[in-house]
Amino acid sequence: MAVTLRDVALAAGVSPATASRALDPDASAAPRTRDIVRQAAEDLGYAGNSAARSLRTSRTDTIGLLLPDVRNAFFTDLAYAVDKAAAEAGRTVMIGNADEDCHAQDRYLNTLAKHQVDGLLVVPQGGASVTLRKVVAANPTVSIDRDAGLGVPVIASDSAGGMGELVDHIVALGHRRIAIVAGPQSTSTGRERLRAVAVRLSQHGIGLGSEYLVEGDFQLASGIAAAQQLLGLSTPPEAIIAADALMALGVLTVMRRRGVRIGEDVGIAAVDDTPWFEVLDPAVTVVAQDTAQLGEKAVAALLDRIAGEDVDTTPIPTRLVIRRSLGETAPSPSGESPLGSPIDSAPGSLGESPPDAPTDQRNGRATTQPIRLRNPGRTVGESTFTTHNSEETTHG
Amino acid sequence: MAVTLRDVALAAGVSPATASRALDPDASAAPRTRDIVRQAAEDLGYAGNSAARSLRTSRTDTIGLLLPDVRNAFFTDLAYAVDKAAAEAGRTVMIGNADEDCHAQDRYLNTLAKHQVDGLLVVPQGGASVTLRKVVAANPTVSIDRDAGLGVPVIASDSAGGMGELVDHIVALGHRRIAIVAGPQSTSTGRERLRAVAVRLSQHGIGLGSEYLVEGDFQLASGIAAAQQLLGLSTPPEAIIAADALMALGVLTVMRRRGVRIGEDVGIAAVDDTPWFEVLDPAVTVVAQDTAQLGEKAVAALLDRIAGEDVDTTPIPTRLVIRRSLGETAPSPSGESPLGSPIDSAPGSLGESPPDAPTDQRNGRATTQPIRLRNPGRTVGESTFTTHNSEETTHG
DNA sequence: CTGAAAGCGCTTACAG
DNA sequence: CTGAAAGCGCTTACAG
Repeated sequence: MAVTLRDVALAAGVSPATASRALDPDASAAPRTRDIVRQAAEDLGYAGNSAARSLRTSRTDTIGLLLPDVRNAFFTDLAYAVDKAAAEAGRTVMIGNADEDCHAQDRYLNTLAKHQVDGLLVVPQGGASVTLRKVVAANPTVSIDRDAGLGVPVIASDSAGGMGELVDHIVALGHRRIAIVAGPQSTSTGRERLRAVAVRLSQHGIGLGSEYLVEGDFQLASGIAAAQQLLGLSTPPEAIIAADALMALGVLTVMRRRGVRIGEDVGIAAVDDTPWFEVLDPAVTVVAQDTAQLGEKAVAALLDRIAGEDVDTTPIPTRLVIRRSLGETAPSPSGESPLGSPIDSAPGSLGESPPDAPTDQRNGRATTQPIRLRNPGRTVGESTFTTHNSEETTHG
Repeated sequence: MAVTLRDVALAAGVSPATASRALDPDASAAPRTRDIVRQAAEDLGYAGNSAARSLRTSRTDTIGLLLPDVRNAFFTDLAYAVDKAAAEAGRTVMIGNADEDCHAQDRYLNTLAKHQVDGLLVVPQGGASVTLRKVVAANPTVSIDRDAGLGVPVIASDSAGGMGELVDHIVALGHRRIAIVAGPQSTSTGRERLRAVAVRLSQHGIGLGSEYLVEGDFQLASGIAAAQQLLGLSTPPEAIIAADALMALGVLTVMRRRGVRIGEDVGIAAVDDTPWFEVLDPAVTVVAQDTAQLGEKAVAALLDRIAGEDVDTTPIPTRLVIRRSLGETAPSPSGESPLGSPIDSAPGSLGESPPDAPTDQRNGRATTQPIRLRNPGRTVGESTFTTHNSEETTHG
């Protein structure tokens, strides 16, 4: 059916062994032979058979990426970054969706194992299941975002630092009754973010009452349920921190339906940024994770791991993007952030082109230059990665 | 290294052939033998080697899904649906991201070809490239959403119908100066949606001036550029239709920055729904596609195609979700849609549980019952699939 | 630089 | 019901 190496060899008048070498840039072959074989391969439309190849070499040049929820933009951004970094390293990524379900996770893990991926990138959910442990033991693995106690390197953001900054900011704004819609305590990020908030709060002499702590599951519905609970309290919080964007969306949904004025009646802040947060009125203050760097570092770490080298697991700094959802004062309705200079005048990757730079539409591929952000929010923190929004603008 | 069938056979005291049969539910083996072999496989942690298996059988039980942009929620929802349907059919999905780049698309197509996927699901971009044609010729393929003239079945929404309904609605609202941020005219959806709008407009005796037509590329930046252009016109449009959610987001971003009041100064509507549209104030009126059905049908079609059967390519109805971004009047700020009955009282899948149904958080998996939607917007059209929002709520 | 040969792990007619 | 054998397509020591 499909064209085999044998066919190519026959057409080129050489042995399959020579054809194989001629097609392998790292093998030795006479330049002349190389040309002939390549031509034959081209002519016949030879694609190769990766099953045969990997059966022989026990390598697949494929890495598996196990995600808890493909519909969560944070993971999608991560997948994007991983895919990009992997492609640059000549690896293909197989994305698996656990659908926030341990069963589905195990199922996918098994497929990946069968497929002999060279390595595994996992954002584990729940504890370390038996299947997870088994597969991890058999494959070079790096964990991203979450630490499930697998004994593998973990590439993650410095959640604690980010949450600390956020709490400082909220307290500085004068809020005292602060609630958190936490992530599932079965995840390290869920635990870590909650812990960091509680600790920093107590450093400010503020307690975290049990009625102000609701555990969600990082998905939309749990944010809705949590907001209903918090907003129904006889003394509702002044500010709500949501441990991810989806739960924040749930909270926002309830606020809107109940006519609660965001930033006035109750403030809200979230972990993870999305372009949507900037379009809301008021725009939502967030602790942004650097998904691009997370993805790059994870791939690099896995490659190191496969090569048997040490990996760098320094946490990646987050970035506090201050907008107006916590009642931050603003000089003008459509104006700039009152707290910092607009990005137009900031050093760095933006502000090169005029705000009205048109989109070049040939071939459906935009080559738009970066556009100045009039209301980007102020940035606090060490990192200098571009905002989600400017990134979208730049890469779009 | 890894456990092979041979190891299992040895441990079970049978031949590899028998071991293979014992592990295959469809092969014949003595019940006793079956048990022993299964036990041995279990004990040794036998996973199988899919490379060897597919080399032998020339099947991989894998299907490839080629997406133009993993960061576009529409495609992500589609991927989710495809993955789910494929899993139910015992297939694993390899997701490839073309990153809106024909080069990346070709690269991925080649990997998929090498990996001997059983079939291909593609959302093509640009024209039918040589590589695309080649790979499509060599593999059972079904196109989703877009028709690139590949001569393969296309599973898509009835865009034209949806756009027609939307235009009727906009015109009924009294708008006459109507602009469109169209998708790239290199895609069938881009062309189709534009054409449907123009045609229906002209049926209402309304022309589509060239200054009111901007071509985007389905990505965020092009929506920003388009809005800058449209809003800078001496006579700006009364209503803007964006051909997808990302471009709508771009338009909304510019509106917000310029202080343009949505639905009052200028109305906006989009194709594709996302939970974010409902949280915006005013919530955005959309033509929603049924990604769940799109995914299911596509997988079914591919399976049929692989089996050599005929496939059903009836377009899937879209659904007009009327909210308030076009200046639809509303009786109360947080209230129900004025145009129809609230979903609470509508027949169908919603309204079973009390609005405050709590989230069950054991194991990080929410089991929340559907929550009544107070502001779901009225639904027009034939289809009865659940809204994006209620879906999230239900599945969350 | 090139060819003949072995073998990766599996499945499946072919006998029995 | 079971085993011995062949072979899927490729790569790579081993000779030459």
